[in-house]
Amino acid sequence: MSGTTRRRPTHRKGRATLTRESVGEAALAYLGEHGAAALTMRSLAAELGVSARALYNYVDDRRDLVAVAAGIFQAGWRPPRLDPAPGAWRASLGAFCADLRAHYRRHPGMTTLALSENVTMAGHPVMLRNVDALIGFYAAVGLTPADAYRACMETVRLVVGFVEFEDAPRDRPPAHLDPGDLQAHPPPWLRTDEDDALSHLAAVAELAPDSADTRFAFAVEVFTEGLAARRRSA
Amino acid sequence: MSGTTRRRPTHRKGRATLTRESVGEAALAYLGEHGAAALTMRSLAAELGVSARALYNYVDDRRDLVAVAAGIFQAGWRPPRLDPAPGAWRASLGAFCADLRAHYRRHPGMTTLALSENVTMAGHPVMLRNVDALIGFYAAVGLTPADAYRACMETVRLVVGFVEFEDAPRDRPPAHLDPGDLQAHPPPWLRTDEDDALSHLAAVAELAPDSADTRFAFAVEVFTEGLAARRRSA
DNA sequence: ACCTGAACACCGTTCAAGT
DNA sequence: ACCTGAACACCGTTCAAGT
Repeated sequence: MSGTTRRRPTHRKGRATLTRESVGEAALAYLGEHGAAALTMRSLAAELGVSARALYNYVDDRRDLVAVAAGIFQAGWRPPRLDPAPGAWRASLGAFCADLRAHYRRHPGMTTLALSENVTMAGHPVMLRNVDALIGFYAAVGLTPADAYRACMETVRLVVGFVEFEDAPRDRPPAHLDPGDLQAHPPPWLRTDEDDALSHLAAVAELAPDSADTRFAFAVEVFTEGLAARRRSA
Repeated sequence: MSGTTRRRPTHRKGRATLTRESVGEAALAYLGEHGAAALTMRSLAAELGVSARALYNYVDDRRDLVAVAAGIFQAGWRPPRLDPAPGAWRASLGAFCADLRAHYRRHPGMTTLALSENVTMAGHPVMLRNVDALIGFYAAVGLTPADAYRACMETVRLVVGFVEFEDAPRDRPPAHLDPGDLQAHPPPWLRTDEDDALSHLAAVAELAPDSADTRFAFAVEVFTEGLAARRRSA
């Protein structure tokens, strides 16, 4: 036996040795590059220059692979600082939400994949720190501890839901959809010819179209003002 | 040729003849019974006593099948009446959201399936009427037309997002998760031992646990008050 | 017109065998 | 310890042939 600790080899057959983390990182990168549907055990193995069976030495199954990728995804977010001062907290919260939205948009399909594979999108220590900071922010703003926790969960849900339902279809347009329809306002599935029966809908069609950013800002502002009202009435 | 119009046969080989609608209804029922993962072309065909190939005479592909099922799902909702009167609109909106939530919970996995298959969850005439009524409600409450439209979209997103992220995992617990963890508060992935560093999170753990209904009510109330504030400031 | 059964090109996962 | 290649039981989808 040598006196020095035996080091795991960092390379094998001219290829970097795999680890649970490196496999997860590769999955996350592959996801961002080729989309969720293209991420299979076989395709990822091929990308890594290895047989599909080899991946099972590092992850339990496909679900576990997605879970590892989701953890790495979350750890990659550094949130902007939150300022609970009376004149600053609204703008601060808005910037926080916008930044979180941008992070999720960088990896379209990550959330859908996690949902369909029943992976809970959380658990990384870095994310715990972010959640803790957000709860603290809400408490400092004037919410009760219980409401601060609820507001924290609702914040994440608002942002993730918006990305999932609004941004994802536009950022990675499905092949079967006319790209023009995605920009249309109102969306094509809301168009109708029975103007008499659906008068409000017809009126909306006359308005100048909203951008996704405008709709996101609306959602965040309404949420923010709702919290402000809740704080006053407490 | 007979003088009477030829009627399509309603049965074939002792089995009801298939139609695009009946196949979609069967898919929706199968989804509610066995979950989204179990719904395959082959399993649905077997349920209908037919070969997998036969389904392709009525739907283009799996995506189309999900789209038909989604349409039938939406058509099956009769929303409660909305009352925009000053003293009634908040409670009215709350009941509307609670009813919509209950409808989505009746078919867990429908939304996730639609998302992963890139199916836009809308388009049925009945749903158009509901959307129109909701926009009219918000306009009557005092929102501008543009805001009424945004609020309508945000309402649906709030409810569907809540069902997707909160209710679905509990209503159809994934096999790999400890059922007890789903009731836990805070959720297991938020638990930590580094109490010193994550003080706010630790404080939350001391609180009485929230029910999903409580969290949903919080989300709807915050949204409602946010809209009320937006109306006043307009 | 509508069906069946076989087939194709894929999956995730496992087994037996290599080094 | 970690890999490969073949195999198994599935998918969605299509083809050729039946009635």
